[in-house]
This record gives sequence, C-alpha cells and structure tokens, in this order.
Amino acid sequence: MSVRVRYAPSPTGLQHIGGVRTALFNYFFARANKGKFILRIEDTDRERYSEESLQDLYDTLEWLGIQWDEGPQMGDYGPYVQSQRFDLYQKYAQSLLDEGKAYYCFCTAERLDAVREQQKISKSKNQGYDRHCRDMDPAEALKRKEAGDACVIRLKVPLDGKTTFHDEVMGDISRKNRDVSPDPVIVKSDGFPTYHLANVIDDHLMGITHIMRAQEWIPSGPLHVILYEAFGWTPPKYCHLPLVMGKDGSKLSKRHGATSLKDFRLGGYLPEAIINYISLLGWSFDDSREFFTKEDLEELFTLKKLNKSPAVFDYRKLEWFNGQYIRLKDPESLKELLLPILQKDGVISDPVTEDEMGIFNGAFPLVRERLKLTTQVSEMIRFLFKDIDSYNSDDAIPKKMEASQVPGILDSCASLLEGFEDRNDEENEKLFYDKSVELGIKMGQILQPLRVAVTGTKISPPLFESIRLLGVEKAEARIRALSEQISKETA
RNA sequence: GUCUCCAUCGUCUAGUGGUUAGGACACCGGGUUUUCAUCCCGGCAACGGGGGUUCAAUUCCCCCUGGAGAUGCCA
Repeated sequence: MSVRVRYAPSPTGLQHIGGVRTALFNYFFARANKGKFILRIEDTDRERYSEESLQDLYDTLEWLGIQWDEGPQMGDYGPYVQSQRFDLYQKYAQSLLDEGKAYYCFCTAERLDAVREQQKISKSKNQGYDRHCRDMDPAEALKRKEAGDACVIRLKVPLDGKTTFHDEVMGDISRKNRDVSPDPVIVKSDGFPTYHLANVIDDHLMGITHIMRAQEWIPSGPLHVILYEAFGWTPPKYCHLPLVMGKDGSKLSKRHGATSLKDFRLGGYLPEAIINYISLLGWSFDDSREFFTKEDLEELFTLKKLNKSPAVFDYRKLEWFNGQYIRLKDPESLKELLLPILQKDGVISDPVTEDEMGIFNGAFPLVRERLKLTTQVSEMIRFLFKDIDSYNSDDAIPKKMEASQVPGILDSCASLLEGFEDRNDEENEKLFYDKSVELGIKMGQILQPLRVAVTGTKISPPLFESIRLLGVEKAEARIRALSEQISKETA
C-alpha cells in the first residue's frame, strides 16, 4: 500500500516551528516513499478560527516550497476542509449513538468546572468528567435534546481493559482504559466535531497510512484507537515526533523567542536554512553529515533515524546555518533578496537608481560574507547611501590615546586621501603605515578613527574598500566633520 | 494528584556488549585580516544515580532521580 500522510493544522494562529517541523517530516516521508502528502484544514474550532491564520499557513508552505498532492484545491478524497465535512461527522456520530457507543451529555460548563474544582481540592484519583450522563436513558436524552436542551455527544470509553497501539518510533504504548480520558466530547454543542472524532474519521476516509504528529498527542493515542475500534476500522500506523523545546526545557513558546515561521521569514532567515536546521530537530542522518537541501531530504528521510527524546531549539545554530546558506546562495538571487530589504529600510530608493545600484554592486561582495541574517544588510551599508547624523566620538578614540590627539590624526589622514582612488590598496596601506610611523602610533590607532569617520561605526566592511565605494570627497568631508566634532568636545 | 513518555558534551546528535565514545553549534586559544566577519588550525566538554545480567556494560533488565507531555465543548 502506498504511503499517504497528512499535515492537518488548525488555522487558529500563526504557523509555529513545531508545526512546520511536523509538516516537513510528513512531506519528506511522503516524497521519500513515493507517496502522497495531503493538506487538511482542521477548522472545527469556530471560536479561534481566523482567516489570517489560514493565509499564514499557505504563505508558510509556499515560502518553504512545500507542495501538497491533495488538499483544499485538489484531490479525490475531499473536501479537505473539515468545516465542509460537517454532515459527515454528524452521520458517524449518529451511528455511534445508535450503537450505544456514545451518548448525549447535558452537563453545563459550570457543572464541569465545579466537578474539576472539587477533584482538585480532594486530590481525587479520578480527574476529568465524572460520566454523569453516561447512563441516562437514551430515549429521555433524545427527548431533552429535541426539546432544545443544549448538549454534546460523548464517547463511551470502556471502563475495563487496556488499549495498546504501536508507535514506529516509540514501540508499543499502552494505557489502561480507565486512565484514558473519561468519555471525551466528540461533538460539541455547536454541532462541530472535536479533534478526536474528526481526525479519526478523516484519516480513515482519506486512506491515511501513517499518522505523524508531535508527541504531545501520545496520551490521546489510545483514545483514538478506541474510536477506530468503535467504528470497526483499522487504525493507521502511528509515529510520534519528539517535541521541540525552548532553552528551559519546556515546550517552545513565545517567551523563548521567535516561534512563528513568519517571524523568521521577516527576520532575515532563508528557507533553506530553516528547512535544514529544523530537519535536524529529532532526526539525523549519520555521524557527520548535517547539510541537507530540501531535495536531499525528499530522498533521504527515514523514520528509522527519528529520535525519541525532545530537542531544544538552538537559535544560534540556526543563525549559523543561515549564514552558511547566505554564502552558498548564488549572487544574483541573494541580491534580489537584499534589495527589497534596503528599500524597506529606506536605505535606497524604490525603484533603485543606477547610482545606488552601482554602489550596491560594489558593496555586495563585502557584505555577502558578513551577513548572518539578510536583514542585517541595511545597517551594514547604510553609510554608503545616507549621511551620518551623529558620531559616537568614543568609538573613534583608540585605546591608550587621548581624545585631543584624534583630530590631528584625522586631519593628516584627510590629506592622504588625495589621489586615493588612483592607488591600489597596498599602496594606500603603505601610505597610511608611513603616516603612523611618522606620528609614532600604531597602524590600528590611525585606522580606527578613520573607520568611524567614514562608516559611522567601529564595525564595517574593509575600510579602503568603503572609502572607494563612498567616494573620496565624501569620505574626506566625514573625516573633517568628525575631527571638528571631537575638537569641539575636547575644547 | 493521576497517567504516559523520555534520559550521551551547555545545545543538536552519532555510536557499540569490548571504541582514545565521533561530528556540528556555542565557548576558549592560535593563524589569516586595517576593524568586524569569513576561512584555517587547535582546545574544553558527555554516557544522571543505584542495583542486577554478563568474562565485559554507555549499550540489555529493574528501581530511583530528573525532565517533559497529557489530564478542555483547543488542536
């Protein structure tokens, strides 16, 4: 039987790193096995549903370059949006009702809260629903329902026995039925199914062969198996993926830093880096290789190399990967990524002028090997396009030197700029070196104030290159300006 | 509280009944470099504890400890 797997997110928030990892693994597994990757929208939570989340899901998958074989727009097992399958769930829930495997429950939220509260205080062994309505006469229940009493449908979980399922990663997992969630709601009072019901029905009807999802679902595994059995169906294979954690070891969340794919997308990360890094969270290939393109993974991915234990999300390693991929990217497409960022940050104009493009092209090779995030490009080369508003003169004063000495150094450097463009870097370097000898200071002490003057910061692309790109005239003006500023400050 | 799952450097991980326990990020040091970065070289650093099984356990079993997840008319 050929592999059919699905990613089934609920559009109730932005796509999360953890969700993306699940999507990726399902996708890779499908591709590696020449199977089908299905996208299903689990929008049964009408309260939290948002159009924006749905759009974010599509944006995310598109950005990552993940195509699904079946989903909302195409496929023979549709509809692939749960809200459009409403009647189907009704039908199956009814069949459970008819067979006495489910029942109507009229308990109010208030009563449920009170029960839970009580259980908490008394530290009761039984947690959760107290099965208050389980033994109500079905005829009476129906009558109440028809009279308009608000109700939900609950599954009758067997009181005895135990339920076991096999997990491809974890092995056998079993749970006593009395420890399974006590008679969970399968149809809500608004008529929509809960995750448990919808997911089981859809996975079965859509011919899903493997359920790959995060380990947080393990506890409800037995419940789902009970549901499959109630319908007389065979459950698919299970494969629970290790959780993605934050630095402190709890499930990754906003307080650990960026978690939505959108944050990373806007934050200057490349999809190549994200895909590569995320794939290494709970999965590995061998003892040394860790660079993988999407295409590699589509071929190499295997369940056998999945890990059992949770993985901590390491932002720094992701950044490192990102830097690597920036350097790996072919120059033209990297430029196409960088230009809009510079425009957005107001560094260059939109459309970009020929002059700006010339400067950018000159700065590009310098900036390319310095970026970890594409968004860093603006601060890195802003000085080439924009005037420097104000200097932090402390930056310009080298160690072991008095501020009052600096203007003199700057001024003598300014005069060295004459003919700068006609000389190569070595010749210029020699010139500055000779000057430093003349002044009795180190080369670094001469270059630091100069760098600050020209670029506005201590950290910059190579100085001579920067001067060349900026233009000698402007560079000289900046040097004089800084010199003046420091003179004033020390006066 | 109850249930379930997990446990190799700080982090991601490889690995085996007998290995100098390997790689990567981070960190530290050195080299290259006018700064930063890149790049190169080197270093630091791990089998949670206790019992078994065995000639031999990091590896197999049990207990403990630690961590996580679940315990919703959310998924």
